[in-house]
This record gives sequence, C-alpha cells and structure tokens, in this order.
Amino acid sequence: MQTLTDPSTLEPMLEKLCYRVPLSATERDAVLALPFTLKTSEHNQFVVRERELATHTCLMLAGFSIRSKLTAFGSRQIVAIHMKGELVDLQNSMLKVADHSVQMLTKGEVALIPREAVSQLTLEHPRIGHAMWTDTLVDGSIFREWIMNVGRRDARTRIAHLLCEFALRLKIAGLGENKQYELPMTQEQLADATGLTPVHVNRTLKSLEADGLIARSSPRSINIGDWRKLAEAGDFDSNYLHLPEAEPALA
Amino acid sequence: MQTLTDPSTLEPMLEKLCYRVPLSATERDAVLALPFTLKTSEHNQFVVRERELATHTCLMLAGFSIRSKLTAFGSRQIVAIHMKGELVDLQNSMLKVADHSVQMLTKGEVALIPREAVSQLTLEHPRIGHAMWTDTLVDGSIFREWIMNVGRRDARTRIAHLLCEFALRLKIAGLGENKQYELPMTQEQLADATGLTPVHVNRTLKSLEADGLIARSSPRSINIGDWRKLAEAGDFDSNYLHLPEAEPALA
DNA sequence: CGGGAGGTTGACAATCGTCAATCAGAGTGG
DNA sequence: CCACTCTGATTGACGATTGTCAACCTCCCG
Repeated sequence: MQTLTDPSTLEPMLEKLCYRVPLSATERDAVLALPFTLKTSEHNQFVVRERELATHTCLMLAGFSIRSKLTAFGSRQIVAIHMKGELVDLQNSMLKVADHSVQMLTKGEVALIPREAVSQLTLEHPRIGHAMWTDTLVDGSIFREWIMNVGRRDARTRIAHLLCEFALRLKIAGLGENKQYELPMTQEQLADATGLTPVHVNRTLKSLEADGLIARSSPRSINIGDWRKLAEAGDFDSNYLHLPEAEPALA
Repeated sequence: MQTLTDPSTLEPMLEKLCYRVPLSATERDAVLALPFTLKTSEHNQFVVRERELATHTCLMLAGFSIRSKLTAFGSRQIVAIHMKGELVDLQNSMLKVADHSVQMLTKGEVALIPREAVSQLTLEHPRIGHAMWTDTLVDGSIFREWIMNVGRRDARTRIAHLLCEFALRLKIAGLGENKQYELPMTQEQLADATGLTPVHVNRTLKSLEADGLIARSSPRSINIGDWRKLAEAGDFDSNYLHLPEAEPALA
C-alpha cells in the first residue's frame, strides 16, 4: 500500500470543509496535497478499534460507517453514522488513543491520512484548522441531539428522527435528492443507534408504515410518504445540523 | 459593564488549555490578553438560550452550569455539566446560532469573551487553535459517553456513572480531593441528565445508598464509600475523559 | 408562622425488553 | 435447478424496568 497525493481524491473532504468556512485557493490546494493511503474496506471491517492507538484520520470516499462504543456488559451503542466526505476519525486520531470503534456498514473506499500531516496542515494554515474545528463543533451538535434522542424521546420518535436525519444528510452529501433511499443498516444496528432492541425497532417501523409516514418496498428501502408528517413525528428540526442556508425540508 | 483584560482572571482557562497541549510563553500571554466582561450569574439564570445569536464565549470562573435542549413536547435533556475553567459556550458561539441553552446551576462568576476575539486568537496563534480544537474533541468524547449512558445503561448504572464522572472532574478542576462532594443539582436535574424521571432517580439513589455504594448526610451530599465498587456499578472507565496521565481512581 | 421548593414514598400503568418461533431472501454447492 | 444454510426480518406471549399520579414530608426563607 503506497502513499498517494492525487489531489482529485480528497475533493469530498474539501467540499465539506468549504461548506461552512470558505477557503482560499492556496488553502484548498494545501488540503488536496495531503498525503494519504487509499483503502477498500469490506462490509463489517473495523477501521479503528476502541483503545487502539490511532495513527491515521479516515476520510470516507464511498460507503457508510458507524462509530460505536461497548458497555462492560457487552451491549453496543452506535454514536454516529458516517458517509461520503466525512472525516470519520478525527476524534480518535487527534486524541491519540481511540475511545470508540469505527466499523464499515457497507463495503466502501476510505483515504487514510497520517495524523501528523493533518496536525501540521492546521498549524501552517490556521484557517483550515478553523474549518476543521468548525466541523468538529458540528459533530458535537449532532452528538447532543443524539443524547436528547435516546434520553428524552420514545421509540417512535427516535426512529422517525433518525430516518429524517439520514435522509437530509444523504441529500447534503449528494447521495440522493428524493425522499426514497436505501438504509444501509440492519434493524439490530438501528436498535443500537436508538437505544432500543431489534424487536422493538421492527414494531416501530411497522407502526410508522401502518400510519403511512413511510413505505418500504423491501425492509430497508425507506420511502418517505409525507416529509412534514415524518419530521413532526420525529421531532426533527434541522437546526442542529448547522446547514449554511435554509435547507430545512426535502419536500 | 466594561471590557477588562486583567490577565489573572483567565488563568483557569489557560490551565485547561495547557492541560493537553503545552503552550509557549508568548501563546500563554496571548490567551490571558483576551478581552472579556466579568459577570456574576444568579442561580438558574440563562447564559444563552436555544436559537439565540451567540456573540460571546462563556468561561466559567466559579459555580456550575448545564447545557440543555428541549423536545417539542417540552421535556428537557441536559447534555453537559460545566464547572470552573471550562469554556461553556464555544460550541454555540463558533456556530453563531445556539442549538441549545446554557443555564446556571448555582450562582457563579463567568467571563464573557467576544466570539471574534477567540476566532482572531486562533488564527494568529495556530497552536492555541489546536489546543481549543483538542478541548472540543474531548467534549465530543464526553458527549459520546453520555449517548451510551442514556442509550444502553439501566437507571442504576446511569446514576452511578454520573456520580463518578462528577467526582473525577471536580478533582481535576481542583474543586475537591476526596470522595465527598456536594452535588449542585436537584433530583429533577439529575433526571434530565440521565433520561429518567425524578421519582426514579430518587429510588435509584436510595438503592445505591442501601447497598453502601454511597452515603448521603443530606440529599445532595454525596459520599463515595467505595470508589471501586461505585465505578464498577457505573461501568465507569475514565478513558473517555482523555486525561493526560493515569488518573483513573480517587481511592 | 406560612409558603414553597425539593425530596420521599406507594400504588398502579405502560412502554419497552426478553424469549422464542417462524418467515423471507441471498448465496452456495451438488 | 434445487436443497441447504445463514442472516436478517417478523410476530406473539409474557415480563420487568421505568413512568405516572398523588400524597406527604422536610427544610429553608421571608
């Protein structure tokens, strides 16, 4: 596996960074000039494991991944879902020792960037550092929303909320424009993301379907019938995603 | 209210920043030279409200505060607790529009630092920016642990975990060395932090007390009888706090 | 002394978890 | 092409952790 610097590859990352903090041409070039290693990751493969030393930051180029933690008892909590353009493991790599695992949800392509290179880049280009910091702050905002989701919402609302967030983020990442998408997770994974059991997730999805808020041609093929109604059922308000302009609805 | 630059006041913030990323003398001086407004905040007073424009970053000098969010239905979720030395509202102010509220838990003293001054400081001193970024990353790690706490742990474990985290953070902030402290929150606030109801928090505290894991001379005066046992009951592992050296226990 | 906030307790209800069986679909090998 | 198998989805019966409601208590403070 060799280190590459093909500037075209890191485009998704640059797009994400410029999304909120505009960067100059020089700065953009500096980002694209980061060294990286391309890697195809298989379904279910671990990118980082809890407690490991993280030496690289992982940029998602294709596919989906999750971040998760384990309790001592062995149950799993998924704390984030990641898709194209997202720097999955900034968190672990900057803090050196991983406090959670990152695992592929589907087969995908990732670029591994050495921790030191990212660190160096932000020191040489403070505005890039600022952009990455902002990105981390948005991640934090999403974490807070998830705390509220599992802490203060009932099963139906949690699931609806997750479906809304996923739909909107897919759209922003340029992975779908409409109200129909393929959920890349099993119901067990949905359960681990919402703090429920797989059985109850199933019941809840059925209930949402029965009420016409979603339709499913296959178990994971989500079709949002009425965005407004689903957003209401999910207590979903895109404010916490900190999108630049008003991009509140899919409808 | 006038803007001040008394360098002695921002010491707690500097300590926090240098805790993980060592700063040079020049950098330290730059931090201390930040302009700020001193403010005494009363019990229950709001520092920032959800959806407001945040123009300042708030540094806790004395007292405790919480960050919270509201569901549409009106229930509250506390997503973080803050104490001396912590930059409470970096999150809101850097993202401009607040996605959650910050409220004083006790009477306290805060320093309000203009958002622009912080932003400017990090651009002029990239290493300070790096330190603040790291701080934000640690905040993120704590958020993730909280997601797991409310998502995958039962009532007893959640409460025990919160009691452990609070004890350890008090110690790190230099606010207490021993296993005895005064919890600055009501049981209703404990409930909002753990995703439970006040009644069940009460039952759970009683149960922890009955089992000798804690003792309480008054309802909020927590005395940790056996740190190891409480940490075990709370599935508490300080890894996620990313403390510099081994500082795992209080015992 | 009165009022109020917060803490405590008990009875009962309900959301959600557990257990377990069955079903559906994809991939594999004969 | 057809068992065979495995993973994931679905469903039902039952149980339990936790929520709800409501009363009462305790302490602090004006």
